[in-house]
Amino acid sequence: MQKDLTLAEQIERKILKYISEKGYQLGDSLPKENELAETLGVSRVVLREALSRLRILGFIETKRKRGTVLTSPNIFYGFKTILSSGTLDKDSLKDLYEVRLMLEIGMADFLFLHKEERHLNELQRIIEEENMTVDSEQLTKLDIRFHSTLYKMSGNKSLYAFQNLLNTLFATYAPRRKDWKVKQIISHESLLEILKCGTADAFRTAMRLHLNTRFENMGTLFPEKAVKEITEDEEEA
Amino acid sequence: MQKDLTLAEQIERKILKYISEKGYQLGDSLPKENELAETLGVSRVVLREALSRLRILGFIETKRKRGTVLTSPNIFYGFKTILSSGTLDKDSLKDLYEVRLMLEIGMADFLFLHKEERHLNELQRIIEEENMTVDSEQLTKLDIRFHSTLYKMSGNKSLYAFQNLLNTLFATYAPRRKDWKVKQIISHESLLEILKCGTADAFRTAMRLHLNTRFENMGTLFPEKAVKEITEDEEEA
DNA sequence: TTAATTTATTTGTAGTACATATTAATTCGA
DNA sequence: TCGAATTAATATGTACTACAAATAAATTAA
Repeated sequence: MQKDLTLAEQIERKILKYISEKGYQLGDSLPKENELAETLGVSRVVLREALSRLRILGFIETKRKRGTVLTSPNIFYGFKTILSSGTLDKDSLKDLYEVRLMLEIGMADFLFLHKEERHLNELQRIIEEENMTVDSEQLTKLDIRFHSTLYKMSGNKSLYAFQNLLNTLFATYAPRRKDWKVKQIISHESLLEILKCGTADAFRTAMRLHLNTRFENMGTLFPEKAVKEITEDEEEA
Repeated sequence: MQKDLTLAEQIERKILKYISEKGYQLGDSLPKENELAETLGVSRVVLREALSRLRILGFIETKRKRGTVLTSPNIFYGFKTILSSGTLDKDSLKDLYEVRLMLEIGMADFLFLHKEERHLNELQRIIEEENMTVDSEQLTKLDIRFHSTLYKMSGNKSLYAFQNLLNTLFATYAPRRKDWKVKQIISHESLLEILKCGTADAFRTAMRLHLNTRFENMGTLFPEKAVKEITEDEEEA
């Protein structure tokens, strides 16, 4: 079953198995390193390497003397390290950019499902601020805030966390054209209006038009993407 | 700037910095562990722990004698470990389930942008197989294949990888109702028809209806989600 | 020239020792 | 007796050393 995994990788999985078998709950403390190493039959070095791997994924936190405690694995914990490393290739960047567009269009139903007065008010405030400024940089910030509020409004915490990461990413990687605001077909006002008394279906269409410049600029932002064939992923147990 | 990061974590970032500063490319080999440890001024243990963290994120691969080589950081590398660990909490699961629905609805434009004859043929074949069987399990498999093909069709490799992960996840966590096939408003045939000679907008609406049972069943699949307030994330540099 | 064998090198693993931080216990003073 | 300060105990963090295992490179044999 196990191919050529390094011992630390095997132990990493053993620990996860050990945790679920022993019925450890969030917040519980694992045995101390020496004990756990002995229990699993490896040296402390290997155990610590395995623990380190679990730590970067957000499974555990360790503190001196206090030991290793189980934490809620934030899905995007490791993600963050990758994004902020600046080593992401062009293709992956474009992929993420596309994913964001898909999400903003696809989230419509959840916006209508979870919308609350305070969200609508927040959006209204942002729009008012937009109408009061002509500064391009300021407008960009407000635009980000508007869309960020939508993500929050979706009621999906993971999605919101994801969006926050992408924001910082694309702020540096995909700067906007200067005329982005002018060329917009559907304004933030229109979107808000639909949110107030429209349907999810109407919102999707409107959002698609609102993001039209993004769709059009993609070719220049991410030129000549190598259109490699997607091959079937071999599933792993 | 650095809070209370462990040395290995600091070194992890130092290595990333080192890589980008030295202009290392994908496939290049890093200096051997002893050298790198000395260069960065830490023991080999710490260096190896840092390398291990980078390895789980898919930044590097190491082989005996050959050394450490830079690889393309697969965004969902660590993700996979988390998902397959079975320790994901209910909220995160629901979040991911929702995200998948959003993506399938939001991907319409990219389907039309990248659709090719072979994709349409593949979909056609699946539909024909569906029409030839009544076995519930078989139908579920074909359904997964149909949607999986759509992801492939989107031309977004990262998205396709993501979807593969979610498939294995929800196969165990969110089993289907027995009558899912009967209650479907829009069939795969209809979706394919729209893909052939319809518009992205029409496809979105159709897909939303096609997924209607999924939307409706969400309440039973993920009961009484703790509707915790989404708090502002403090951005980190 | 090619195949087989040996050598050298680099990662993988183990053990030990000590530094450091933090909790727990103990002492001292009011 | 209570509370603050000090001390002790303990678990993680880091370093160093040694050796095992794998494999690329060099050497030898056919």
